[in-house]
Amino acid sequence: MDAKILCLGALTCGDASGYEIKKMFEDGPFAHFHQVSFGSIYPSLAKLCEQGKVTMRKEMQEGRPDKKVYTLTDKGNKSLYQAMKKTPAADKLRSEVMVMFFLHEYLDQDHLHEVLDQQLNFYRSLSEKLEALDDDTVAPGRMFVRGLGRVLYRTLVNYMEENAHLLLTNKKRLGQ
Amino acid sequence: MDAKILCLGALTCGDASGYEIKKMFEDGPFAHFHQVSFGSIYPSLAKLCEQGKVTMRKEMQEGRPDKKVYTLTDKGNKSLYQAMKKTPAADKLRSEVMVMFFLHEYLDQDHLHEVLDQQLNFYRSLSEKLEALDDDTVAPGRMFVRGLGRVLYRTLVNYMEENAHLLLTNKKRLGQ
DNA sequence: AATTTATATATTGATATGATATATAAACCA
DNA sequence: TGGTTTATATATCATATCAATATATAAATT
Repeated sequence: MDAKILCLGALTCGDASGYEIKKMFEDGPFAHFHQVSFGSIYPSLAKLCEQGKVTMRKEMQEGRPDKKVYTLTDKGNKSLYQAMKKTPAADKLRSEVMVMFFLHEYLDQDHLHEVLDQQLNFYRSLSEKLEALDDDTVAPGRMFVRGLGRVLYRTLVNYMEENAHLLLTNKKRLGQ
Repeated sequence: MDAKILCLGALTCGDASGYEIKKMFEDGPFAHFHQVSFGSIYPSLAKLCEQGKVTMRKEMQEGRPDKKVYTLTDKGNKSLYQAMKKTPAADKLRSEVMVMFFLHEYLDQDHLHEVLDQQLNFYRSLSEKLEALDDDTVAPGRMFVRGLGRVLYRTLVNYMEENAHLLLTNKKRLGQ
């Protein structure tokens, strides 16, 4: 699943610029389970335009560069249907934090403490953010993914609170 | 955290060849939270050798190519300590399956069913595999990561069993 | 007054991946 | 018996991706 398909997928949520697509993968509906960088998005949108899978219109703005707003076409829609017929690739996680926990003997206690603390706070804030979202008028697919995020981050927070002691030799309590 | 650090980290588990390091990230102790490809491993090991952070010895084998077994040196060890002082990058997940669930209106029911089924079976088998591991004589860092994997996959299985209906319009039961 | 954050597009260098090539043995299946 | 797949093992390459940077401006914060 290359960046072009991800862009088409993002555009099913409505017209958007490259910048806005990036945000969808950072804060928005696609956050936490996939990401794309500008270096992939902008060339993808140009290619999709060429292929007639999206159309582009310029929106003038004062001060800022013109916004290029992209819209999914019928052809793009069909292309997305085709892409969804494939077998998805296996999930790929790259967690440096977990590598660090695994190798925790190589970290000094202060730094380990810091890393644990930051990670726990990160999970907590995401958990709260997801918990706070309004679930009315959310399509079932989005609800499914959102619900999964919720239980996952809740589980992560609980596990870390209960098991951080496994990594710590001095039993200082984790901050909150 | 580049591939060189990952190789050094893997070698803390004992001497290994490039092939064996790959396996550690597929089936072994690093599985599920990070991965590296051969295209990263082999050049990394060559570079680490050059830098004196690992040493290499050839083990002759009948039929197969000679095995190049790498060993962590003091310098490599120190380099790993240094690398662990950094702030870890944020976790990066790339889940095509979740993108598909999010866009489930773009999948036909049969295929969606298939994808759900496969994913659930995948989580179940990983869950069972992790559950079956022997926890005696496992270092605490590894135990922490392993335990996390266990609760995560268990949560994933439960959530999917209970919420798959959100994605399905016809209420066929998921196979087992 | 100075810095940071946000909006917006685009490119580039470094890195990483996925696929493939090469070589052989063992295991499996028909 | 023959054919395929799986496992062992190293290595490379085209493509894909990322992180960082450049450019430009306004609003918000300190």
